[in-house]
Amino acid sequence: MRGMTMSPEPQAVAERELCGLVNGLAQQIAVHVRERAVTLGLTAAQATALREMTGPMTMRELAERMSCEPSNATFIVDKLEKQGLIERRAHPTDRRAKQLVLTPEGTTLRDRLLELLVQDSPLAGLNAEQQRTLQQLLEQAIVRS
Amino acid sequence: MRGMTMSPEPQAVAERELCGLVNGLAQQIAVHVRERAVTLGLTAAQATALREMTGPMTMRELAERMSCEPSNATFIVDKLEKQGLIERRAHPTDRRAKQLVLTPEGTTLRDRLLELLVQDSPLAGLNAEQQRTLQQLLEQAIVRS
DNA sequence: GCATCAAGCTTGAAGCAGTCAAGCTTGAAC
DNA sequence: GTTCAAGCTTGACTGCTTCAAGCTTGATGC
Repeated sequence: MRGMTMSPEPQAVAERELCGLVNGLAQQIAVHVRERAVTLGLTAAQATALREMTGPMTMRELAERMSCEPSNATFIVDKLEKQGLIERRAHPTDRRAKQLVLTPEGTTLRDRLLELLVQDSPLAGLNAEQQRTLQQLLEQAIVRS
Repeated sequence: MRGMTMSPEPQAVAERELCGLVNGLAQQIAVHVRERAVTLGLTAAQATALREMTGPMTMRELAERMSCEPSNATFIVDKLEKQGLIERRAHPTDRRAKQLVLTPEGTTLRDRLLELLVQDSPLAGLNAEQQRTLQQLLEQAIVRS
């Protein structure tokens, strides 16, 4: 089909472009996150950690949510703890584990962060229905692998 | 409108989740790129640079394509040059600028890299039509900002 | 022509992110 | 109770990234 073309497979090219787009959007989001984080005195990684702190959890749990090594989580949480945003408590049932809890300041800052992240989001160019479509596609792509 | 709900605005929540999905997919792509790059003796950043080298260009141009500082591009290109994959030539018309050119080895490696990147892509879970839809949505989102 | 300013690139210093191996404490299993 | 695994931390190390400073060269204005 399509005759003797010497160009690379069109489907492969399309997929590569698509990867580029996903990366581009992800980068925009990353920049967006970093800019907002900086206004709160946070780095991007710290903001991510804060965002994932939906409630008390262990170091391991946080590391998994951030998809990084536990040692890396230690590094990030150290910073947050020094800023008085998070606290390492004894785990109620497992004395090996730490239970991470946001301080009142941490909770306040997290709320402000979440607010900021929504403002001028790179996804604001899509209407609600488009966002839903995008969500479905992304979920399908992610589930597979 | 919408009555006195005390939960955060549902639209904001949806957008946040969507951001998370985009990030998730981007992370998967990043892992994918890194794994493939390593098999060729490259780091992820080096692979990105190689991928963006669609033809001769200046340092500044490459930096923009990689959306990083020129000094960072210098750092990456140094590595690629040491591996004999890229060459800094005198720019034909501007003696301040360098013209980056892939060596034959660099061209070969770039081709292999692009091949590898397509194999088992995280986007393989979507069919052609879904990929096209996704592309359109991403383009719209990116153009805006 | 000459002075001034901007553009392109590089350098060095610094910080953050991330991984890995090693070690400690504690829980679980046999 | 011994052994092994889980949870976390530490230290060493690498790579990425940014910033300020500096150099060369092009462009602009006088």
